[in-house]
Amino acid sequence: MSQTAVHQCTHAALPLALAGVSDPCSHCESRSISLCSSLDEQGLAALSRITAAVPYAAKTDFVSEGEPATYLFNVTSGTVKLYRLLADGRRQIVGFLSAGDFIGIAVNDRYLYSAETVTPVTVCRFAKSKFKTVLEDYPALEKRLFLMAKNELAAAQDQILLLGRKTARERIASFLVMMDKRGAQPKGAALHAVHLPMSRSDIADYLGLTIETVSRTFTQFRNDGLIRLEGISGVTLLDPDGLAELAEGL
Amino acid sequence: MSQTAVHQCTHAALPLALAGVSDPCSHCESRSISLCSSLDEQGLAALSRITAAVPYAAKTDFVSEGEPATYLFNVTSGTVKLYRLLADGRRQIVGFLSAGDFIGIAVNDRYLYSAETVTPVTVCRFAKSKFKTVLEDYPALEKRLFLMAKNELAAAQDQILLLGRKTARERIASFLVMMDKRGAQPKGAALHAVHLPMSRSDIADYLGLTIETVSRTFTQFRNDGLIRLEGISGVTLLDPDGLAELAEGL
DNA sequence: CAAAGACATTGCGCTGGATCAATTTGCCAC
DNA sequence: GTGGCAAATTGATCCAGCGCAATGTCTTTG
Repeated sequence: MSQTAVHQCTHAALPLALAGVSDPCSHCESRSISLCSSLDEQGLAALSRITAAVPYAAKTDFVSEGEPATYLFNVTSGTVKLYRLLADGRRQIVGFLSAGDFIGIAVNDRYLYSAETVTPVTVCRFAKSKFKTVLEDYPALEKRLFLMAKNELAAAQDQILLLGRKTARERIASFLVMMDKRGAQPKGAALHAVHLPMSRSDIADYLGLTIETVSRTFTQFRNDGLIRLEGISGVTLLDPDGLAELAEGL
Repeated sequence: MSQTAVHQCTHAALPLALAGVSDPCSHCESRSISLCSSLDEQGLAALSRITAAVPYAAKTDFVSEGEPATYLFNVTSGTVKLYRLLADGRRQIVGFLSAGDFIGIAVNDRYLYSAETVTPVTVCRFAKSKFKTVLEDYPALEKRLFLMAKNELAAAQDQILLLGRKTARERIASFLVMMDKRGAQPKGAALHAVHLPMSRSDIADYLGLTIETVSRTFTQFRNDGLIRLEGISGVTLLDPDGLAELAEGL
């Protein structure tokens, strides 16, 4: 199953790889926010040489929990969800990734989670074996990976607090505030229009709730004047501060 | 408040520091399982020079979430709990630590969580500023820290799955299996006697449940013949495999 | 060894969120 | 447009785990 996924990657990669783009990295839009920001021109070129830019369609599984971590990925556009499953199919989404985020922190050389695209996505893919040789020459890269792992750990602990001790309202409020920060408008632009690329089911599986509770809580927030729902994937936070307080349990 | 805690550390450290133990590290019992295992004799000596072995009584708070991370700690004996609080006092324990575990992975140089001893504990304490200089000379140390962060991340994601999607029975089963593995007898010794140094309240706050549900589930497991309760902090797993299956949702 | 306090267990009623079941809405393909 | 499907919303009921209160057990201390 995951083999299939890997094969898909390979095929999908060919068109771009053969297109002969000499150095896709140097004009990469997510360069400044990804792990590449820790590299100088020379390092970037080294990484560029082992990189394949791969596009995936929406809803494509491309990493499977427990499989050998042969590839590492850097998301350059789109949204990805990471999830783990219980034997009977219960699903827990452990994170949503977007441009600049990294996939591939492994234990015992095996992926910790499965990954599936939410929207169409492009990733930079490295073979782990080759990546390791680049790592040796550029210790700043490893420092950067460590930093990313620490941030991921901090996010995981926020999530643990949320799942262990917050109510449904507090969870949804936390989620909206998080998504708002993520897509942050430059300054404190008073317009908190948030885009939610993922389905209600994904939100539910991320927050440890059911689809119905997510939906009901959204309408509750709407009736409370906290948000405005714009179509299916748009939300405007009418009272960001109130939501932030709710999120902290105040 | 946390300042007080830091001051307590300092005072508590004095007796040992002044005792003139020349090199406590070389005969340290947790040396082989802690981050020290990544150091040679010379590195160990360097670390030893900046180390203070500090004993804490049970129920001592010694790290506070959000405070500047001035010290790093290495647990050498006893059990520590790490936790985060919500504004109204709701508490979520994010992990239990024992000998060999490390405290101090920080983001923006601030602790991610508070730490309190469960039992009497001894830690090795380093000033972060000094630790950094040792880190520069011994890159293996940083690799080891990275490895520990990755393991912590894997544990955090197990916890996320547990809190988001497991029932009370499954959570308690997971907890018992985890504690059994942790205090693992050498071989597959059929005697699964597990010691639980923490209170029911700590277990509840770790598993996202209430004290009552923890207690009720223990008695349920006893009635189901899955465990035997020996006093207040002893449990024998009568059916470790059955519990492991329950933990996975089978 | 008795008294007191802290912690654990048990009983019982309640409720937040789950579950089951219709609608309703939005999105394409034609 | 319109027919058809997937996703979201809404309604009605249920129940796992919570909250409170009473009781029981262990530990500490004088």
